[in-house]
Amino acid sequence: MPYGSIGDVRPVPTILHLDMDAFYAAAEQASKPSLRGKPVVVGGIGTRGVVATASYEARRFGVHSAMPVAQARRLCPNAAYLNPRFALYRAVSDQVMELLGRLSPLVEPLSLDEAFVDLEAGGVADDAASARTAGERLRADIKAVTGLTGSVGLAGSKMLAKIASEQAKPDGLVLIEPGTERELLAPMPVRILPGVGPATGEHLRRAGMTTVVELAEAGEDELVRLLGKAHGTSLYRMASGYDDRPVVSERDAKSVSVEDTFEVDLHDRVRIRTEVGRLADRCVVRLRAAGRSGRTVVLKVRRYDFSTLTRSETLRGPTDDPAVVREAAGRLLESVDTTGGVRLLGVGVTGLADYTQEDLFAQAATEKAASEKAAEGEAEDVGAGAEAGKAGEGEPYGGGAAVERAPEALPERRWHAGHDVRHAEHGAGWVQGSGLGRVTVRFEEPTSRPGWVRTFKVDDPDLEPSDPLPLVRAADEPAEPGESAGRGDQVVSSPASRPKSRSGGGGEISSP
DNA sequence: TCTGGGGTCCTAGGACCC
DNA sequence: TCTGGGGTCCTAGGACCC
Repeated sequence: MPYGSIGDVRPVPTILHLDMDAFYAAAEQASKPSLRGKPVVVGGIGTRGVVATASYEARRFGVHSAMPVAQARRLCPNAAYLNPRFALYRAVSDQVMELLGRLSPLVEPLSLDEAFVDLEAGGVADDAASARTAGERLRADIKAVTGLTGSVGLAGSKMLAKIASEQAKPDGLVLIEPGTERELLAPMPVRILPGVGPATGEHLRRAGMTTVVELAEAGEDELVRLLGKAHGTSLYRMASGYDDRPVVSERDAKSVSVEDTFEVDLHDRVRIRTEVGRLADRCVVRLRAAGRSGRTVVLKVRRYDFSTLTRSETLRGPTDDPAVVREAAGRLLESVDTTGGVRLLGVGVTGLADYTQEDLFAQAATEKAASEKAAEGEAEDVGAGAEAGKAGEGEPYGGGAAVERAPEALPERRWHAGHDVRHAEHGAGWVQGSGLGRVTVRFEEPTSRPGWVRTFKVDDPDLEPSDPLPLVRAADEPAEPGESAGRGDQVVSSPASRPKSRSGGGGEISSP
């Protein structure tokens, strides 16, 4: 430990926590000019979806993360509801992480939009003033490179840096001077401490503790008695302002899993079996992509009443063979009662080992089989199956190698709300909605003015899906004439000129 | 209101071994 | 034969986080 005894926090606020503001929703607003300044909700759009991120405009209506989308729609019917586009978020995240990497070799990503950075290890800060300077410059760089805002917390420990960034939101920076942390924490609700969720919060409330200072005063023994050894000791330390967890840059994944919630509960045992097989294949594709193999196969089943159970089986040795994982998952399914219906199925692999190369030919063969299976699965989903396909986005975005689909397996094209498209005549746009054989497209792009909407037949040959465009104009690209100031200002005015109206082809203009 | 998907860590009991 | 203790692995479930 670099400083004194265990339990000390660093005497200088050189641990930085970055949290991007309403990340997915902000990325969508940057990508779609007509949505800037308006409520945007990103999440599963199916009937069983939940909110991943709500823009600040939507939060004013009471919409928040993890809320069922159905409820969000009641609270904020006029918001734009979009499926997540992880390829876009990952691209932006990579840009942000690259900026963090310039500050220090010690960067610990927590998710696409959040990370800790040890500024001291990077040699860019050794006191409060230099840390603040580095934090402000980082925020400016993120804004310049991605067009998005992030909030920064600076403190002598991870916990406090994270609390600081929360207080800084949105678009701010908060630095907690070492020495002031206990005083700062004392009146805060217990829920701000990492590891205190709904259950622990309720547990503590029943024991008469609602603020951090009450936890510290209760003492370690009491908390251990209430919450168990690990949880109790860690909570006591956190509540007392002691947190010496280091920033760690690389951690190996310990498990890989995939799961699907179905729009409609599954009853048919054969169908359930088929889905488990598909999930096993998808899980193995991910496992192999990570260059790992695993020894324990886990089946997860959520029943109609939301009761959830897992069954696991440990193999004699690690595997990345789809047939082996499929069979193990199938065996595990035999021990599960599914009468009444199944709302979710999942397959995972734990006990990961580094991938061991066996027989190159066997590997190539099983890999091919797996991706063919995946392709079949995808094609079937697209069809208007009676049981309905996946909830939400389900399938991975462009990121992974798009599975080649046989031409004859190509049914009606499916247009995902919020996804980018290109039209031969009208250029770049995004799908605003589709249904009844029609698809509605708004023609605008990140660096344009808000655009207008047209509706096409879903099989219009001039329309094709496209990859997300960069959110920020490259430095050498000229600004669009007449465009005011930088990005970031929220353009709400109507465009000065409409695109030429095209008669025929169903290009009808409608209002936003 | 009706609850996603991807993870991590912890607990606890039973098996099994020494 | 009537009682042990510890360590590790496996399984299931639960809390929590983003």
